[in-house]
Amino acid sequence: MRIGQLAQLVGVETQTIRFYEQQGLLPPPDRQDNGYRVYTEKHGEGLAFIRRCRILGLSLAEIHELQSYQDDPHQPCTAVNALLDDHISHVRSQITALQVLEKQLVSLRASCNDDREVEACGVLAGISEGNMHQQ
Amino acid sequence: MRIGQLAQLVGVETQTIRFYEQQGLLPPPDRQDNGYRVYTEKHGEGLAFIRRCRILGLSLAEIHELQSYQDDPHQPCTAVNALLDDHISHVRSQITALQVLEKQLVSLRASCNDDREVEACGVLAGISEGNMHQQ
DNA sequence: TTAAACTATAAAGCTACTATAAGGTCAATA
DNA sequence: TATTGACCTTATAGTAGCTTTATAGTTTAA
Repeated sequence: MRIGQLAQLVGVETQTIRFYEQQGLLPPPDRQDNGYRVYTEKHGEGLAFIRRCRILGLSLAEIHELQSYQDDPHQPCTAVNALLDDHISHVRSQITALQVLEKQLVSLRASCNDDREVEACGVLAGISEGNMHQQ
Repeated sequence: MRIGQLAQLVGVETQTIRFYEQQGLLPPPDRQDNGYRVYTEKHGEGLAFIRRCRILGLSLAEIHELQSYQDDPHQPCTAVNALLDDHISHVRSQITALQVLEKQLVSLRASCNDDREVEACGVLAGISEGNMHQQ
């Protein structure tokens, strides 16, 4: 299978595949005489794994770490679980931060309506004066 | 006031101040004979405004937009409010996406415990097989 | 006087791609 | 046969918002 077919199969762009190869996340495939990359089903699985990890919000470094565990299948999987736990708490703290932020933004927005001039805008005044309900 | 004092006052790094100047968010200050930047209180207010916007999650482009409104104080502030409304809905959709993600991650995590080998790890199996509870 | 602390510019690094440029290869068509 | 279009190659730059590094000049305190 050539790069375009693999890309279509997994739903990524061809450059993304080359990028993953360059980053060491996908093993370099064999080449045809003309230099074209030739992929196997294994590559397809590897690429799909990477994409699912990305959808879960894992960084390329974390994916690399997971791959290193896969290469040594008889160690205990505590590290895998720990990585996921860390990621979950990271996601949770992001959610919390965004919820705080949303409240600040909504209260800032409530301090103005559309019938004013910029000079008297409650939103701009709120930002300028730092009325941002810290924490 | 020199750049280091301004930086300490507002709580940013000196490079960040130079960066904002370069990006057109802070007006270029006067220079001493030796080339050192000299800042006024106005610069301090401008920088604080930028930082508060950044804390609210606004992009530099959005900040630039807000500044352009400030330069024309007698137009109606509908555009300011609209910018904030857009930002609020952006934040809300981020929250929703992260909440969906959190559920996926938690259910993935529940499919394993620490007493397995990598080979049998429920987390890795879940990612590899794509059991990711779409949507 | 010398060293620490400050300032300056320019350029590279970070993440995870995406886009662009310039070119080689291949199959089908006129 | 010539050429068009779709595909492939590499290399490089751009995105956001800084941070880091390199290199060098200036000021200040000991």
